[in-house]
Amino acid sequence: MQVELYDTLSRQKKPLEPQDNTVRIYHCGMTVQSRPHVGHLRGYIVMDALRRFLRFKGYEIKLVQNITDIDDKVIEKSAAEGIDWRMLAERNTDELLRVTDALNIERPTVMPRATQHIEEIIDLVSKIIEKGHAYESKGDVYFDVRSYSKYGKLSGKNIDELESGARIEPSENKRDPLDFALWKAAKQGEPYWYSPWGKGRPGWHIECSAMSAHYLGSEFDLHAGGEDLVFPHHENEIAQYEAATGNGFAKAWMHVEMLNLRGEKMSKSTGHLVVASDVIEAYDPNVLRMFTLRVHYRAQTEYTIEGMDEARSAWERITTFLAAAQQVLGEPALATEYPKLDAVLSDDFNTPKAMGLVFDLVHQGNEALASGDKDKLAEATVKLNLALQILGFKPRREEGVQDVKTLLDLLVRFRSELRAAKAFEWADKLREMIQEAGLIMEDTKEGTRIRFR
RNA sequence: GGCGGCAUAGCCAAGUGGUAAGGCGGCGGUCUGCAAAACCGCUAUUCCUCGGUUCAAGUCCGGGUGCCGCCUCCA
Repeated sequence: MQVELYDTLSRQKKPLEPQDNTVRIYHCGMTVQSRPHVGHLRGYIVMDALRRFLRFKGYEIKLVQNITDIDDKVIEKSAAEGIDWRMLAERNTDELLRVTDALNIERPTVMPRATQHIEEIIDLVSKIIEKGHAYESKGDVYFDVRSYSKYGKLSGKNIDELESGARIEPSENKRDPLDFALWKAAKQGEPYWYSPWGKGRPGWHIECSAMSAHYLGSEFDLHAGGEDLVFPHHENEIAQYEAATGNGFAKAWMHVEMLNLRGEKMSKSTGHLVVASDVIEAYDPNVLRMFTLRVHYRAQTEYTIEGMDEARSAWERITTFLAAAQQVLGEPALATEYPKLDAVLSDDFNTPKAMGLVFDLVHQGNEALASGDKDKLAEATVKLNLALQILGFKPRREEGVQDVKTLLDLLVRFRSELRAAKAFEWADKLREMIQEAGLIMEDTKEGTRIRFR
């Protein structure tokens, strides 16, 4: 099945057609001015699942995800804290990696930092100036928006309408208020790099054009990021790269919609957000993945405790089944194909439909379990395992529970004997105590079993 | 003001013009010493509203109403 994704630029679904077997993807990462929040995580989880799916489809994936470790806010916030800007950037980068690792999100193939690509950035800025699409002004360099006729093609904006929007940052250095900085002169005490225009630092959008070009070349397959980046960030990336080289930039654009909080978008500047670290402390990593993938990536959705609790219940339905199936079938096996899943994910990565299939399998498996049909059980289980793997779920059984298994078996035997002796009071007492430790004991026809919550 | 998106059960959420997936929750039943899990049944004659196209509309078109995003740093 041919994979198609909705492309923001052409405003339609577009087949993914890499030139060779490698899919080249640039995913806009964080500006590490502050701690990662759950809104960031939505995009990372979607990309992680997409990447696993494409790998399942037989592609190699080269995923470049930047860390923008220098910008105005990084400087401001580190100054406010009285620490070196590098320390702030590294601290937030570390936290991001800690959180994404915990969420079973694979690290990108390359995770380039803006400050490690100053040379490429300067080259690109120089080229834009040479082509007449940028100008220097008192140590700053600005992109000349009016010189580039295709400006606005991604976001569908019109320069003159933007102009009348009135909320544009004025600057005496700019020729036109819409022009944006490619390079910013360093003020006293600010970090700087040497450039043909004096001491300074890159503007916000240029690092992504430079790094994507450096690692992926022109016309790479997919450029992804949050919906809020469409304008101006991605619009500017296109303008910079295409104005400098005359080559096409990304072939397709994928934008993940916002995760809102109380009806509004999460935002670093207003503090209207939920910190990522808090969420992974409170919930199993699979729960956030469930919460994320049950909604299509192009639909806005709301972060709520109720939603997370609901996702937890849903996830428990899966793990409960897996534990029961394992008791009958032994160690889990994987199907090699699952055409229905392939079809729904190939159609603009419809993960909510995929979750529907997952729960259908759980239901079929439970039916088989109830009727004692071992073949049917195995069929559902192997497909389910494949689906979970493709979507990036990681049931806990893979985490070395083996070490305590003997001990658990002992407890199960103990309860069985108490029940056989009709010492129900003690049997229940044991179950309660076990539950306090976060484990659930259940009596079934096949005997008592124990599972993690 | 300009551009874009969305309105589907108590809640979350899919839905290619052909007769409303799935999850959570709730109710009834089966099983059980009790519980949990699971299974069986029920839980939207209808998809914000008004009009239109069509043999047929949640799906297409137009007018309302409401909500969200972007136009400023943002995933």
